[in-house]
Amino acid sequence: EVVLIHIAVSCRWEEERYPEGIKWKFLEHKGPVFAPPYEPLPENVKFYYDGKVMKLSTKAEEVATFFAKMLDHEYTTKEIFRKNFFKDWRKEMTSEEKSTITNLSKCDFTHMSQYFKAQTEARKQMSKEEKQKIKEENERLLKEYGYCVMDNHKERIANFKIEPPGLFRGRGNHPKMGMLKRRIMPEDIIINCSKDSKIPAPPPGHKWKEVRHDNKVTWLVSWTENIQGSIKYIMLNPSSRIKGEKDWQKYETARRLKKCVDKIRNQYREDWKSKEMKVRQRAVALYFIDKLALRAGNEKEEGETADTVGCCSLRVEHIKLHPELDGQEYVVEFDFLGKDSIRYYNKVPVEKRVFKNLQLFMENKQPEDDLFDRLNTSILNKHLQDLMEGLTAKVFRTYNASITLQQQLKELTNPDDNVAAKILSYNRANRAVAILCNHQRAPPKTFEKSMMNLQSKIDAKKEQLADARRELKSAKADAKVRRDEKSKKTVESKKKAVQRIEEQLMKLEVQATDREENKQIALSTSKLNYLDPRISVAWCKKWGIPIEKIYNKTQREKFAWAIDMAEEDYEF
DNA sequence: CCGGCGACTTAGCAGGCAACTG
DNA sequence: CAGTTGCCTGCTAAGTCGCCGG
Repeated sequence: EVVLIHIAVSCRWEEERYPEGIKWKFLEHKGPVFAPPYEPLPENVKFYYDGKVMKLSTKAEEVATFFAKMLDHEYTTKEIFRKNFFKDWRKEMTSEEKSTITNLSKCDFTHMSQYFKAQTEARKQMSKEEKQKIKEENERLLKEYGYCVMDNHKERIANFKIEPPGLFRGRGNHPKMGMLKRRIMPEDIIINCSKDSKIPAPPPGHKWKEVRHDNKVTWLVSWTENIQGSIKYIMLNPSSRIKGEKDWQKYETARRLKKCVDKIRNQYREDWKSKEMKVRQRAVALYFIDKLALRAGNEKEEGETADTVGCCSLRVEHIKLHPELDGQEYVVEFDFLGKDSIRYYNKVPVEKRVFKNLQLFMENKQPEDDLFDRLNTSILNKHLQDLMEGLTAKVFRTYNASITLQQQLKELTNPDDNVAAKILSYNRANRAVAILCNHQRAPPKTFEKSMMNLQSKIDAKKEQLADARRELKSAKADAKVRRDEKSKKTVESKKKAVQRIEEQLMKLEVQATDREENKQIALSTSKLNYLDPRISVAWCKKWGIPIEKIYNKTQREKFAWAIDMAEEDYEF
């Protein structure tokens, strides 16, 4: 693999190289912070069953409070949520409770719910001093547990707090919503650190499940979660060397794809004609992944997760073929739920050969059948590996996102614009990528209102501008008559006032446009995960835009490597 | 080739908090 | 200086992909 070596001196991103697979030589940390223990409700907070007060055992009460805290949420009304919750709740009950509490609808959590609302309210009303005290306690925790030493560096840990118990929600229509996410104990925890480090001590009276010294992985702590049975990890912050290097590598792989993408495109176009159905399916799927930035689409276990798909797992029911639509030929209409149950809806004109292939793949199939029945992500990725070392399906998303940003920035940046307008151009370029990657968000709850506020500000500013212009005009007239220094000065200051207001108005209008266009688009995901930060750094340098306008503090920390490296002439 | 597991990246959302405004 | 707003951070779910054993 070709690694570009940056010339600057002692840059930490390329300090040391490790032998294949070795991630560190020394690792020391303090272990995780556990969720605070359950505090039983005060005596006066009651739970009612079938209209009668009932005192719950501590364990049953704790789980009941999880439900009570969610009472205002729509999902406590969902059948699956209620069913799963009730089943798991009953497991925590004493046999006596179990025989009494047989119907969730007869459970009255409203008093408990009110109590928690009052608590939240009280927390808001806390004095400055009390709030300060909590803040200091959090800082102390961060200082003690939030950092580790990996090789020669003190590094920030991403998530050093263990997830507290609660009710699982999941995204979209998740079959396990409402299940009890159990409390994680030290006995569930595997500690990973180096042999010669100070090994973290478990809480008094407890033991770790295991302490291991595996320097082929990057995690510090792991445990198995009880909803899906998957492993959760405590790992380092994105600002760390280990994450930064990996991130850099990712973009370097995408840049290698840039060099051979034309060849790959020609190849899959050829493959559309293959006599082997598997090859044709692979080629059409790759075309979608490349053109539409779809995810690979691994198979999922039915009934274990929400029904979502990616490219390889698309079903016949997810696309519609239109030989002609709105004056365009060979249009494919996509409608499916992707990652996080975010809807992907798109009407795309495709090449005739793709269209004909799709018709072929759909022949004699039911709506719920796989579109690409001869294909999966493993087959696809093996093929991609043959085309380029390190190439997988997701690299196309990175590549297309980054190249789109670079192109869009070139196209949209107007050298004569002021900083605010240039930033609007940047956001528009970023937005083009977010749309490509289908990064959506729920419109902010206060969107309409805040838009109206902004509009009235703009209107007010316009009037102010008109006034200022009138004043300037009369000052000018005045100066013509008087011809003295004082009135000349007045004209100058009025001119400046007009200019200032014009700028303010322009800024507001830019802001309004930006916000409107951003209503349902999330920019941060692409910014954080798909856009080679060196493109943005170079753009800032080229146009004299302060990097703070593009990246906030966290983002600057994550992309420190790029801010270090990239010059204004950087090309992705 | 298949299924399951492990490690890691990518994802949207809620709530808190700092900055702005009136 | 209080109230509001909008951004940021933390949280944790949900993907991708490689590997292993059968």
